Amino acid sequence: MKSPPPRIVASQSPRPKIDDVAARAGVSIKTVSRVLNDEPNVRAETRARVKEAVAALNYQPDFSARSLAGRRSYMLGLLYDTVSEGYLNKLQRGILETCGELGYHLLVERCDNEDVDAGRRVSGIAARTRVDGFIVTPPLSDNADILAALDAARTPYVLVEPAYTSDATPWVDIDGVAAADMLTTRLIDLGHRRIAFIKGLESHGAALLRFDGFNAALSRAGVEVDPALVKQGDFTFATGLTIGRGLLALAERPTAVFAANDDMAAGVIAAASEVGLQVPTDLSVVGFDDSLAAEIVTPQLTTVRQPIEEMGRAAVAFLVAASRGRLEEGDGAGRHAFEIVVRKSDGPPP
Amino acid sequence: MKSPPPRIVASQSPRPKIDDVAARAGVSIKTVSRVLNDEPNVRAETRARVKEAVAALNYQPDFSARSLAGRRSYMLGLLYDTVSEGYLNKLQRGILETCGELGYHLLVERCDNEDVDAGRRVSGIAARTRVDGFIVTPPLSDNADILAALDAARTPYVLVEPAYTSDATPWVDIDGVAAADMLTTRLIDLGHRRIAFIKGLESHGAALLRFDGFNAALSRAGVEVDPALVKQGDFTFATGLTIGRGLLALAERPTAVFAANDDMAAGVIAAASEVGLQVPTDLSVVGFDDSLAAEIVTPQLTTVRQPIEEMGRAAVAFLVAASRGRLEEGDGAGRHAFEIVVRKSDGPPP
DNA sequence: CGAAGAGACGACAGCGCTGTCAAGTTGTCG
DNA sequence: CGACAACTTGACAGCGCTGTCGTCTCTTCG
Repeated sequence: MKSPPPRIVASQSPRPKIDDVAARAGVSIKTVSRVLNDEPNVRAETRARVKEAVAALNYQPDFSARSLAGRRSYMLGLLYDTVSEGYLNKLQRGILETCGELGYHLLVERCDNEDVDAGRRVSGIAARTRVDGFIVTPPLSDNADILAALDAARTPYVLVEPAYTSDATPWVDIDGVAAADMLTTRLIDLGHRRIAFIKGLESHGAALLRFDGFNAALSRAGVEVDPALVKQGDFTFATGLTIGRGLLALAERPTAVFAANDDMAAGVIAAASEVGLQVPTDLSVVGFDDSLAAEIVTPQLTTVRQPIEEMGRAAVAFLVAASRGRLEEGDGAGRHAFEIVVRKSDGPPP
Repeated sequence: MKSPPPRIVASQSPRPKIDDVAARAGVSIKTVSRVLNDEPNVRAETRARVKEAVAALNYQPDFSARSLAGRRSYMLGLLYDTVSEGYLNKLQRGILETCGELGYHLLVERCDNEDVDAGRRVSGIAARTRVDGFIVTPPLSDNADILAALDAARTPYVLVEPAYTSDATPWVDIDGVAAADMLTTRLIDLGHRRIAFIKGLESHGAALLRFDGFNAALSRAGVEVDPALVKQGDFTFATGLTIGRGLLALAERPTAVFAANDDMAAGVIAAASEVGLQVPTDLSVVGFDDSLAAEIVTPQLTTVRQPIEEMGRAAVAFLVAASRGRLEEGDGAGRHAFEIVVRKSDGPPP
């Protein structure tokens, strides 16, 4: 064991406050406040002097004082359920990046979608915490209790991939129906007719949309859906595996499987490998999300990529704009482009 | 497309403040404050009356006011680098769970370990934000600048898996050296002699410890390490794949590969499958972390499981105890038990 | 050149809590 | 039963900012 590197502890000078800056710049604290908040009506020369003082003292405004006195807390809340943890890394990364650029901080809160108290929890957080806005991920973005709590608290929020969008509610998403439709159509074009679908959680609206797209593509192509090939999963690798085994044990098994997310698709691939079926020669498998699992699995998964990071950034941009008075038309929230990522897990039916 | 479910918006009554509670309970606001903070010297009967009023009004203390006036903010900070995102989900889950139980909130902040300004960023966060403590994940937990900033800010913190531990600094970890040693020994016992090691990032102290354990086991067994079999990775699937290809193209290729984390191990498995080698028949592969990748990959990975969630909980418990005056001996922080998870990716050499 | 309007800036009052300290109340013990 | 200690409680002053509003200095234009 080596010894730890030396660590220098700077001697602590008391944290400067706005008064110190004001004194040094020879102005009132209110003027300092104006400069800090980019308010108008400060002479350029004065502004420069204040900025110099801020820099010299390395002054950092106190968030608690700010949010107590003012309306804004410079803090955003992220609400998520364990189910969307696959999402979480990317989304959080995007959010944090933009937060950093804009001087915001992120409060992360996990909510259980099944919890009857979820609404109350959220209103508690909103009330105590004074965040400037919430970013709500699926399936919470479809949870009526939570949305009601948010409305009641009059805190702005952005929904990530809600099942239903309306002009009244800002959101970010992709066209999940179109994406699933497109991927299904690809399978059909490859020649598949017996295509299974593994659904995500019922409560997860975005996953429902994927199923809608799947059905739309099939019916347009005049292919009938065999109910025996539609299964209910819960987004985990484990259910993908279990359901995959079931599907492959069928007398008339599917030639392709569309799973509502990549983890379940990976489970299907594992199931195939258990019974010695080759993917994609004997069975095509596609997923949704382009998560880490899609890359790691052998063969790599054909899937739908959502620009999750970008969506996170957009959500933050929107919320920040909203909290800074008026936002421009179409600023931030809205629909993003998806992409079908073709890899090695699908091909023509055997 | 279906129509959205109806949403009820409760009419908004102004948020109750401590004065309202005081008035209803017929006491001073200070007494309410005492009850809220579980301070002593309040008659049981008075306490009950206050609690009744709090419940009746659904009063929630304001965090900003609290942290401005008092010493505690009831907020913890989580510092992480993108590298540790594999970790992040589990750790964050554990942290959030305990935070919830204790009435704390979590501020998440991403730091780039390579950023020369990381120290300044952290002191900025500490200064502005008044968090009660920080949880620092690798590799930031080995970053001298950040630790210095934390010390200077006099904010308590807990390091997750630091390379060097000292009594002066609270930490949570597992015995990474012992874990790697044990897993390596398993490989040796299976009969392997040519064992490759894929290192993690240099800056990642915990990964260094894993390499130490690897070397310890080999030298104890009298097996010499072939330098050609030690490679530098960066924790990603991609490097695992690349390095795996290189290793397998060697004239005298290894019979086993130990990767410093699961993602890289998954890459090696993918490389093996490319050249038609069977794992574990032709090649054994083991990883570290028991991440999602370990389960998803075929064959499933033999790896080391860290109780990440539990470590997160312990970190929070420690920080909260620390901020509530004195903590008991050995409260929270410390060393946790690891576990070797034997799955299907290793076996005797060919 | 004077009146009106706009731009710059400061004084001051809180935001909603907690810490301090002093006052009032009850209990204890010789 | 009185003196003193221990427990309860409240008044009040901030914590470090921002919002409001008033004052004063420039412009601008008839």
